[in-house]
Amino acid sequence: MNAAAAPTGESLPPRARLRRKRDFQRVFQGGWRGGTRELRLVIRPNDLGYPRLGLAVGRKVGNAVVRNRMKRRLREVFRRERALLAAPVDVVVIPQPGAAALSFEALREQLLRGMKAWRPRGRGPRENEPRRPAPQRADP
RNA sequence: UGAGUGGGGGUUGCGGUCGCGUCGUCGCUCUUGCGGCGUCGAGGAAAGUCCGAGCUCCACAGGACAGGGUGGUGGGUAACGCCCACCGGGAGCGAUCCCAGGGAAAGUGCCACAGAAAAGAUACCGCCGUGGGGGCGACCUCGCGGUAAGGGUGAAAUGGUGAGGUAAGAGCUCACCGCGGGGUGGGUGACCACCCUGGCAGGGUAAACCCCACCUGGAGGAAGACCAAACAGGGGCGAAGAGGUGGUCCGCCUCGCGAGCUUCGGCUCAUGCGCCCGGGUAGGUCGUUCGAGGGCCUCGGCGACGGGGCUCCGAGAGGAAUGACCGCACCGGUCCGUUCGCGGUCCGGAACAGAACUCGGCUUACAACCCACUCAUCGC
Repeated sequence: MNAAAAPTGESLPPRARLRRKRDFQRVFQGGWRGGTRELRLVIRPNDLGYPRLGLAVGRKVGNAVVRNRMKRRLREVFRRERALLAAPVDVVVIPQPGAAALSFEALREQLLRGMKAWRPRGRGPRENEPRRPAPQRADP
């Protein structure tokens, strides 16, 4: 597995996203479930060396415009805060019907809270947490 | 000022930080990719998926029927169930709006409630004539006949109004209107105007069946075309050899040359190897964005639209790119102060809604603001 592809800084979510059905199924099978009332999370460690984000926004959240905005905002939060939660996990975010009313700040707060809640639980990702893939491309 | 109709409009402008996608280009890697710079990056409905086309695959001798669709006329268009103009009918003081607007003298069905009767008028009340009975009488009552003028019911009652006529009535007769037939003139046509003629046929309903005229293969972009790993498996052929070393040949080294039967000619079975053929899956490429395209000018046309010229390239994603934040203007609102000029504070910049092959329409949804016309009221 080429950990060399680990994204750095605040850039490129494209590869840091779950896109295929297989990936989603892998997370849903045996993933840790948690989150808040508006944002349900399913988390499962991966062996890529960097975290990935998956979005599952159902029709009950709102119409297409609302769903698109939800996905964009969640991606934005994930992109900005990835440095803080650099543990190599796949996380699927499932907004609930009430989530459309949340502001960007509220979304950010809830997503971070939900992901922090995962760590204390065993499965021992804690020890390799500080490794944070040394940015090979440290800006000159 | 208020109301109505129609149309325009579509999350303000400039700048910055981080981030995403397309295309171009340069550099690194030189295979996916990474980085720099530049460029472009949601809508008028992108929506509903209701019509019409392009395009793709499938089917297809010809004809007829069934099924489906359309329904005043003439134009426009690639085409349409769309658009324009006109005709006819209806609503309104008006601007203007509405019409599924062929056929009910081809047949069938249906017409609730009310009503005597909802379609072969079998007359409920009434009216008129006449016969019988009762009563002094006014009149009452029973029967026969005439009568669609009147009452009442209904969305609708067997043409309307008036006059003559009659026992009472009736297109029974007459005038006008309506209707049917014929003619003349105008119009490409729907149709219109006028004249002659017939006493007059006949309820409504065809988004009920139906009849008539015209149109009409099916499925769709997940259509469809191509490339194709690993793995499993199919068919065919081949030789006893295959691999390594090596520039090549020789040489050398390693592995293999199976099992059963046998009349020693071979036959059968199995495994492995090499080559070839064809099919499938993951995945990928194309389809996929330059088109019946947009803008401006000009000519023809009442108009829809068409001809000509110049000019522009304006999204191409793939669980699906437009986001987050900041500053300054501007606009709206709240509160505070005010020397009524304004200053400050906080909040907001919105409705409906997100391209998914592409066009032409229709329908539905929609905030602020703007324009045109009309009506009502008040003022001049």
